[in-house]
Amino acid sequence: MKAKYAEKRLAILKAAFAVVTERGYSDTKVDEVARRAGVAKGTVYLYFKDKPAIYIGLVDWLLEQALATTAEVMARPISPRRKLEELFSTWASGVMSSPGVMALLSMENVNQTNTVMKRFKKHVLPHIMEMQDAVAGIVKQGIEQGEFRKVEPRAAAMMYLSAFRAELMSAARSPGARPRESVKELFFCGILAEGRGRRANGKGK
Amino acid sequence: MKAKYAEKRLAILKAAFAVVTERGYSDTKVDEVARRAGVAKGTVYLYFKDKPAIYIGLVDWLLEQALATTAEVMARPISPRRKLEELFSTWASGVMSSPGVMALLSMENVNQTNTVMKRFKKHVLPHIMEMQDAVAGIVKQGIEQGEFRKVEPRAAAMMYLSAFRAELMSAARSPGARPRESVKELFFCGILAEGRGRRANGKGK
Amino acid sequence: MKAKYAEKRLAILKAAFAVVTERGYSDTKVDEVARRAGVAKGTVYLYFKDKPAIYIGLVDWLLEQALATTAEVMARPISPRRKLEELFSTWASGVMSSPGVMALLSMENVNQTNTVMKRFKKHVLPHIMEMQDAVAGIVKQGIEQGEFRKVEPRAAAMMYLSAFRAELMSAARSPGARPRESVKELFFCGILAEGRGRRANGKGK
Amino acid sequence: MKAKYAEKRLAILKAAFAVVTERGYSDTKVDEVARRAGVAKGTVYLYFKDKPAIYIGLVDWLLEQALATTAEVMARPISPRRKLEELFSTWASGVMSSPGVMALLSMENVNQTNTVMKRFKKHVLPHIMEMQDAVAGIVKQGIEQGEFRKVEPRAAAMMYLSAFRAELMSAARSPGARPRESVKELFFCGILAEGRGRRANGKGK
DNA sequence: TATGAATGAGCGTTCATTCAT
DNA sequence: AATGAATGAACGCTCATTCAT
Repeated sequence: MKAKYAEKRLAILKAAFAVVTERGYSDTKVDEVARRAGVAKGTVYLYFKDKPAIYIGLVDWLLEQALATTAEVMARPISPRRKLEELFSTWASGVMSSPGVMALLSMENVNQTNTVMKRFKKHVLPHIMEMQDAVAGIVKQGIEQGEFRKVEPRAAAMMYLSAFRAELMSAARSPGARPRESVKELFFCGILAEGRGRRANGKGK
Repeated sequence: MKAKYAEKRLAILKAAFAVVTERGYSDTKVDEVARRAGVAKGTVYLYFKDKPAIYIGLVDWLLEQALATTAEVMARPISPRRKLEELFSTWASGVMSSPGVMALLSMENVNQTNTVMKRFKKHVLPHIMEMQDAVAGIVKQGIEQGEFRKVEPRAAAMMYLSAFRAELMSAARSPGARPRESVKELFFCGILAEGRGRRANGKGK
Repeated sequence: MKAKYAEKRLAILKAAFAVVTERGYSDTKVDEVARRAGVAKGTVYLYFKDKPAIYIGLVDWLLEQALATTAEVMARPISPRRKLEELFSTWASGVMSSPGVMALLSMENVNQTNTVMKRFKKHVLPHIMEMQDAVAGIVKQGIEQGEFRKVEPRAAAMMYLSAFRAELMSAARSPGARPRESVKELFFCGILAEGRGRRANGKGK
Repeated sequence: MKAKYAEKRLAILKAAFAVVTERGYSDTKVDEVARRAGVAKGTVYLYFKDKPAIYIGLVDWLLEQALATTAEVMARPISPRRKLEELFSTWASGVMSSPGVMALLSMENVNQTNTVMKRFKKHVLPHIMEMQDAVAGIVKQGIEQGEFRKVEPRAAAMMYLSAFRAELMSAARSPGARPRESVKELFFCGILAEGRGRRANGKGK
């Protein structure tokens, strides 16, 4: 049955997730992934053609989940702002919150000009873009509805993602601390005091 | 002459910088660093005790420059906001702008539970914190002077650094594009439209 | 089959034996051991965790054989003197006779303060002591039975081992010569002429 | 002045002696020898063409001293037996008693078929032979004078050297213990009890 | 399909030796 | 003569990948 295949593949992916977030990509040994997945080393190669393929599979899997979450939140009948807020907390409480996931999703976790890297870029970047597009879509919606200022949606999306990242990192730094709202709030309101030159950059009307 | 030592060390550091930003830490071969620095492999080990030491030396060097820049900007007789703006563009036009520097400074570039990682953490994190502190200091100043809202300085600093990072990454994505102001502006003003719930999170008065 | 494991391990051990007796420990390259054993370099590391472990395995193996021989001879219903004689010739015709074995068993073959050396000492010395104890046991028996003088058993054992060593070395020096009995005989009778001060050192009655 | 040359050469030799007996030949770094001798690394190469040459020089130096001692003792107007006894204790109280010297003089300390080893053999063996010859000479004298039995002088010499070696090793094993006479005595008298088959091997008349 | 023993290219590091000063 | 910075060949060990079972 096909289900068996998907099941074992998932087991390997989960094991890989654990090891990669613990040790980072290059310190991850296929050996250990296999052991933790409860399969033999050779078996891993029946499901993934090589080590980079495991990484790509991992990122795909993670982004799939994140995108599903995103789609679900986007469909809710709430204001764009609430959507972004929901997204933020949903992500933060899901898989994405494991220490090391952000690193995993950062292109920087792996190498750069490498031949291997090219494959990463080809597979992963489009997915990252998809997420950015989703967020940008919400922003655009917010602008149209007058809830947001007329900002560049893609830049705002990137800022949003970065803010999320910053949040996670600070959480990782001081574990146990309850999720602070301040970062999210900063994203919405900026740091300038009322009347103190908002619009000053000439971007606003 | 003693200058000779520092000179050669710098040459190695520069070579290492090039290779690491190109390929990432683990794909950096000491061999190649040596070749690019125009010295023999063994020579590298006269200046750095091992490979991690090269990386640490690299980060130290980079952060030293960034901190120097920061100190210089902080001393200028301009408003906190202008300081942050200046910092943003000064960094962006300096060493920090090489594609890969942010990655290099990200803890994620290297591994995690590793013994080696411990050394990284011990040497690099304090320096990162120093930069964050510097930014947080400016934010605090801005708050005291009434230019900024009463936000948590450290969170704002992290947000600022993340915004910078986002900016660089988007710049890396679409090279050639002139530095966009949008991200910076978003940092200052947030995305909410006037009167639309700024303070909504209850953080404000 | 489990036998396969032991078989291959033995093949590596035999190859290591050949190389180490030929070149000495530090000039033994794991590469060459592997080649001679007919396996790949990496395979050696499946059977021995590192190079010192190969050496220790080698000594263990050799001493095991020697101790087995010793036990067998000790069990024979012959006089202590005959036991020592038998031991001498049995060893001399067995594995122990390869040029270089004595060297291999000499602590001196390897280094001294080294961390590695500590492992050697921990593993090998006890075994050497075991052999010395076995010989000392025979000597004690001989003393009790009145066949030997009242000498210190451990000193005699050390002397015996040294004599054996001397024999092997002289044999190595002039290969092809049939085993000379003279060294063995010297061990039993000493060099003093009859009546010429045997006991003179005051040790005898 | 030429004296300066010999002086510095000696300093290097002494440093080498210390390091080699401490760490063994292969763990001896030319660097450390130079440092301990108080000269620069390059200087060592002005006095010795390469590392093996240092070792050979070391052995030459040591054997020279031992041979001088030997000659001196041989010239004394005492019985052959006394000569051997004196030699034993003179050596034991001189340079030869450093832990590790015996190892140093053992061919086994270094490698075997190696090209380097050939040089060792060529230089050192003759010297070892010289010492053996000296001892054999004393033995022969003893036989002629009726003090010793009619044994093979070279075999006896080898036995003598081995006994000395055994003594030193046991001394090294249990440091602090006063030199035991037992080994020496065993050499002279053997272990057989009176009337119990001395001559039994048919070597005697 | 699954296994895990075997492989061997590849890398970090050491250290004897050289040579410009 | 003396120095010590520079060299680079050499080696121990790792680990992604393969393949006979």
